[in-house]
Amino acid sequence: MDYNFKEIEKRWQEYWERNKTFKTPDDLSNPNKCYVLDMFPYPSGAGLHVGHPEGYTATDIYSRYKRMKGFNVLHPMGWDAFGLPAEQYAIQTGTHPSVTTKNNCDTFRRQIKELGLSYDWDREINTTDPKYYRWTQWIFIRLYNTWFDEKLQKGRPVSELPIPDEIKRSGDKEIKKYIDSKRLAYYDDAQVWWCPSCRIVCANEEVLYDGSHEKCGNKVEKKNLKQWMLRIPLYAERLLSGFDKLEWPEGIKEMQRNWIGRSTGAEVDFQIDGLDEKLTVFTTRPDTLFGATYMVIAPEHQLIDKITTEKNRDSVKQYIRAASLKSDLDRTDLAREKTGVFTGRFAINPVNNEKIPVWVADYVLTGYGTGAIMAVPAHDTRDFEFAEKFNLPIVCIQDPDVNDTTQREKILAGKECWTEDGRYINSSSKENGIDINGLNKEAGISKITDWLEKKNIGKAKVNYKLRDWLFSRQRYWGEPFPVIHWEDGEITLLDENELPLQLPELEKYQPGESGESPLSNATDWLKVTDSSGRTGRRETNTMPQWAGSCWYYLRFIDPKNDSMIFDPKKEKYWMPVDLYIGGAEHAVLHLLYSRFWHKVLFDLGIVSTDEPYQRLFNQGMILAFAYENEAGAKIPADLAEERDGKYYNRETGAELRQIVAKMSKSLKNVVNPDDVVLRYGADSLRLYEMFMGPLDVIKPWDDKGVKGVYNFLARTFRFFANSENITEGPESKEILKGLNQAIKKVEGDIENLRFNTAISAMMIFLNLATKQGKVTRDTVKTFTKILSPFAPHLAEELWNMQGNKNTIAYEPWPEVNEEYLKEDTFEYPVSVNGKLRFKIELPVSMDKEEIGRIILKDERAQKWLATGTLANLIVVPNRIVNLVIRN
RNA sequence: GCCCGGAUGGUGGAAUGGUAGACACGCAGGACUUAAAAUCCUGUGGGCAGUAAUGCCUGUGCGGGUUCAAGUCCCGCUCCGGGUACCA
Repeated sequence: MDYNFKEIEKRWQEYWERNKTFKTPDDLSNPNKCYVLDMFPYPSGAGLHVGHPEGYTATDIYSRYKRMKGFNVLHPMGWDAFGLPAEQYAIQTGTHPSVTTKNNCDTFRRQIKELGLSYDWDREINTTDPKYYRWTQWIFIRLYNTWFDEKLQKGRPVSELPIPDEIKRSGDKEIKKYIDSKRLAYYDDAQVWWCPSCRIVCANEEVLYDGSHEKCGNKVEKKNLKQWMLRIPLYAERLLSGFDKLEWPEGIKEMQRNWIGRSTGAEVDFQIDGLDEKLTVFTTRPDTLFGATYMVIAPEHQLIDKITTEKNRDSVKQYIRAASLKSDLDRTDLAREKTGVFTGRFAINPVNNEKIPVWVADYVLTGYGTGAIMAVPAHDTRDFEFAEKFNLPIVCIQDPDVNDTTQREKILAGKECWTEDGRYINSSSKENGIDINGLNKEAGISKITDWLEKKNIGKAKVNYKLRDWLFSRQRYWGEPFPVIHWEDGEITLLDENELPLQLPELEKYQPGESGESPLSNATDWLKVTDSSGRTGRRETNTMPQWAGSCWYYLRFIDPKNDSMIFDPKKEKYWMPVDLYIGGAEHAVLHLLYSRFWHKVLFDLGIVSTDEPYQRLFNQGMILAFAYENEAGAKIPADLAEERDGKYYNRETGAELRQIVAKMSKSLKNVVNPDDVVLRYGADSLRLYEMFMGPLDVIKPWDDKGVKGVYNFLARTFRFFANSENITEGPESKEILKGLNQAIKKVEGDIENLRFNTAISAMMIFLNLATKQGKVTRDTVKTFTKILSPFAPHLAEELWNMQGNKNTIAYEPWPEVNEEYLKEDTFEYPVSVNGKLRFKIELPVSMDKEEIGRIILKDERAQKWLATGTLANLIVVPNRIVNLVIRN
């Protein structure tokens, strides 16, 4: 009997669809729930990629396994369908993005269904559906109406925001301004990239390394536009502390921690000489104040005009101009020389009252700290580099902890930079009452910080790299903001019952005249008039693609609810997500943004958990073979041919090197899942993707490998579908042992997401069964059950052939019978000085002394004992024996 | 530069500090076949000796160390991958 996967897979896919086998019951009484989620895809025009089924198969196996374990499983799928490609296609062809999106979703849905993934399709969602984005807009309104109470570390409604008395006295306008300054969502000037030739605003990712636009090659510029921003840094501490309870890979937590970039230090005020102004800096090393020999402010610093003296005005102006033209990449390119100019002004170092020059340089960034630094060239590598270039004084104030005397001399002389620990020197001032000489770094930092606070010229301070999140895009194909800008400058948000604010139909999708979103073309839609005749204009920016994906896991809980974002009872039942699998490319942004929104919703009492994703796992990317020639140039895969294990260029005959690279159109090494399904079937594709290696590592696709798992499935079918191989009567001890070993291994491996070794365990059992020749029907049934999460089509077919009328999907998972796993004897490996020499079979119950006695008597041991004297005898029961022989 | 991973046969990979290379691909030999494909069986890290059974040596990127015992733990490197980048 042949393994006709085409027929089998079609039959069971139709069965599942017809019977709604995987519909999640709204039964909230089962205390065992399991929410298994994939990162939902952006449905691109290219269709599914072999990378998609990797994560989807993993979650599918887990979901199917949990159902068999009696869990109520929520396993949904949807589409993150807003995004640029559909909009660009619309600009080129006039096809509305919703049409393109629908087609792409249809393709993805068909492809996913052909893989036999057990999604509850009744819960399908689409971020571009007004019934969905209505609630995205609803959350935005919540963010706008929330402030962060730093004392309680908690978001609260703005209606509860205490207004300071002096603000109250200044009138309504000031009160409004004050409230706006506290909202989690606010509207303000922000820099964006602008391509003057395309007249379009670009995302960071669209700007190439040389500062040109990837679409047209022209240089992009920075432009200030009014933008919506979200104050995510207020949640930095919560986002950091939330990790404690989460089962996430340490690496991902670490990446997010780095992104948040918490650093502790102090803010210090420097009086500016000759002005009634002070310059505040942030430093992580207040202990090095005595070594601060100059200051640097960023070219965008607010006080720059005031600080710059007449004499230096021209050079400073020129420098600022030059800096503004540089792209971020130019400014942060590591190889670049440091640049800067003197402002002509001095500041007073508060510890020793020395006058130190204030410079402007673009190595100081506006967005971090206060945009100004105190420079300590002797103990900071960047300051050192700058000071050397511009001949600024370098004063060593720390005797370094080094043994190398020549290095120490250099450091003390200010010829080399020292950033590690040491004992302070030159660090006391009688008149200012501060002395840290002789202390180490830790003690120095705390002593100086205390002194600064006492003197009221500084304070301990925590800083974060994490910036406010630029939350608007100048695009058509995104969620419209529920916002109106009135003629008198007031900004109001729509009322919740006015949602959704739908995207208007447009004739053309080109951006507006002044860098505005395409929505500025929607004239009728734009204009609004209120009851008193005041006119206003709708917000023309749209939300970024992150918006829809920030909260989609919540909508899956109650996707069709039209009166609420979701039913709180259902939310309480299903949350948090128990297992979340997706690519590591979302390790930082999506997951951080999503956690931020979730925490706000939690603070407002809308969701019941503080964190959305309890257990996270990142699948490794699937790469493919590619070829390169002697010179290292990449050669398209279709030009390579294999002969005797070597690779040659079909056209030139030159030998090629096989390498592993990302799949790409230009390398012609993209593997299409449809082709694999056609040749080997969905079960083979699923199994191969899981068998390739551990789920979390990067691994290359190898067509030959698919054959291995296909062979396994075909042999499984041929063996178990053949009634001649099925016997009545009691099962053999060997089979029972092998079967129980397989159950145990597969179960443990699924829990730990180690599918490759689970599959290997099933292969071992099949090899055993084949060798034995016959097994009982119960054995077939049990094996079919453990196979079913991995190869569900084949399993349903075999299950049905055993006379079962119902799906195997809800059959209870087999229990391991430890009785069958018990062994009477153990084959001891006996090693001499750590090297295996021979094996001997002994009863498992035998004690150490007896084992030692028997082994020492063995002639094979005697042979080695003759070479020296026995120094030690290690016996680890049921593990190993080691003879230590010295000569 | 900094942070985080990784390196095991021809290939993908397996191995609670305790028999390195499970399982699979590939390859070689054999069976079936007129033949091929498919399928089945056997072998397969490298080396040396032996007709053989077998025995010995060697082997998890490199150099040290801890241990009765190290792919696994510690120290110092090399190379590869990912993240991040003048963050004061």
